[in-house]
Amino acid sequence: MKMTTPALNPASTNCDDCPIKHRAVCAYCEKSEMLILETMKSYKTYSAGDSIIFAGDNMQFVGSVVTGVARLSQTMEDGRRQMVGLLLPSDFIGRPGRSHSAFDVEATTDVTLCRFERKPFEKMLSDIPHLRERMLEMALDELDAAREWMLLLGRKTAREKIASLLAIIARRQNAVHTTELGIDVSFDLSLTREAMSEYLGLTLETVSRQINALKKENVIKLEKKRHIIVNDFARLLMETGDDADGGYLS
Amino acid sequence: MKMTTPALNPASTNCDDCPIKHRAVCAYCEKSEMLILETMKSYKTYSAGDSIIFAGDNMQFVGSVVTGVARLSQTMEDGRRQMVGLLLPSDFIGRPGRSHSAFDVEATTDVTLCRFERKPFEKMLSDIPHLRERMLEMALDELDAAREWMLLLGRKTAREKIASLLAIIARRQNAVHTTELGIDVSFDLSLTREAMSEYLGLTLETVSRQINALKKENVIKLEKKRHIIVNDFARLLMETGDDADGGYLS
DNA sequence: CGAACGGTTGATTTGTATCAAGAATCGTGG
DNA sequence: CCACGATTCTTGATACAAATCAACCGTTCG
Repeated sequence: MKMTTPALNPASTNCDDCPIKHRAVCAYCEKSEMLILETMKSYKTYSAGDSIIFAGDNMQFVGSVVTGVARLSQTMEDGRRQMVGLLLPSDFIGRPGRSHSAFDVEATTDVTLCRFERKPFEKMLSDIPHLRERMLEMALDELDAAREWMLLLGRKTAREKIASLLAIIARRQNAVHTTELGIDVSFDLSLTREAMSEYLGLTLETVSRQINALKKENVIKLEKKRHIIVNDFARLLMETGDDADGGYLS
Repeated sequence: MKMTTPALNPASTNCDDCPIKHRAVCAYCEKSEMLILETMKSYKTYSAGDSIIFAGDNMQFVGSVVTGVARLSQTMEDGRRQMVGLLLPSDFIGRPGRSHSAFDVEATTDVTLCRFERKPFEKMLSDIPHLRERMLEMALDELDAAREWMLLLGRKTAREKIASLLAIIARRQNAVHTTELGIDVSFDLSLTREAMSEYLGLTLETVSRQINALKKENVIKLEKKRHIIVNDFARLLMETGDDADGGYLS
């Protein structure tokens, strides 16, 4: 079971063909509403490593991740960094009602955004109930995810943190919750060891050691450092420290 | 500068007199909308230590904290616990659109809630735009707060965590951001050492040691263990590890 | 080719957890 | 009002997981 992120055809700017139309902020919009959004949107791509927004910046736009992976992070004066969100396709960037960003946003892989000017988008948000409805739902989902991450950061061991990260990426990239146990799962880890350490509140050395420990214990295999093959998904879930199956399998 | 949480007069069920009317989920509602909500609400009080909701429970109601302090937390199978939210007056409890709670909610002090049956409330949410608007705003604010907490949990030292908690409670209970430097600030810490440790991702022993270290260094004074007097607020802010003034003073 | 980057591995240090004992405080009932 | 048992808090000794410091390897790319 392997899935690659489909490349966005730059010629196609038709929302009907959009790979994230069922999950993005516009998911509940009707045809007529989509037509309005369609006139306002514009695509922009960023190369891996590019900064999309700096903390404190004035934010002129908001938008959705269409393809690629971005990250939301926070930096302390002395350089300590904590990633506070991993932005995958359909995730929303920017905060309506606020002109400056509280966080840095960077492209982890090449990223394509579907962008809207912030002011007009805020107007749409009050004009189109379906948009606000989906926006609220997404915000509440992200809040739940952030709170789960707080448990990870505050209470889990390094081993549990790594296993949790791998399980979450596997799930989000592969829709693992629909697969049976025993099927082998593989995915591209689009994060460097350093990026993982920033997400997990660890050092990159600890990340490296734990990943190699999981490899030695035959829970996972590595291919070219960034591609993970999970030999034993049930075991990986055990290693997360979450109860039983973490709710993903049942 | 000292402030006590005003006690809710149980006889007063009039929204006009509500101490949280300017910040709660109903804050943007007009008179006519308030009248509808008024017919649906009911107050309920919980004693300190009571459980308000268990994780996994079916949630029949949602509501706002009117007085007191509650906490939102998550527990692992082996008993490790992480608080993921501190609920102060005006904060919202429950998630519209979801029937079961992902977290435990407990009363830390005596708590009064203004409750609504979940189903009718969800109907109101779609009927009253002002309600949905405020709800979205509150969710986004909480998301920002959760992400700041992730930085604390993932990257801050024990000392910085304690200083950050004290600064945040001082700010939320006393509106410290409007006071001048040098004025002494005092407040009741409505959390036990154990509750603090659950919030900060530490053990209670470490919390105790750090608080007493701050006392020995004359940053704070203690009165009866739970009442904090801040001798040097600027110093406390320095100890949080946040840049300069954390944006609270300027 | 050599520099830059990402990753691994080892030796050592250190901050916090853990284990343990006792002191202070609170609540309750006699 | 005092005595008690139960919490809550403090303090000390020790253990340990992860950070830090350091060296080195493999790729990639100009």
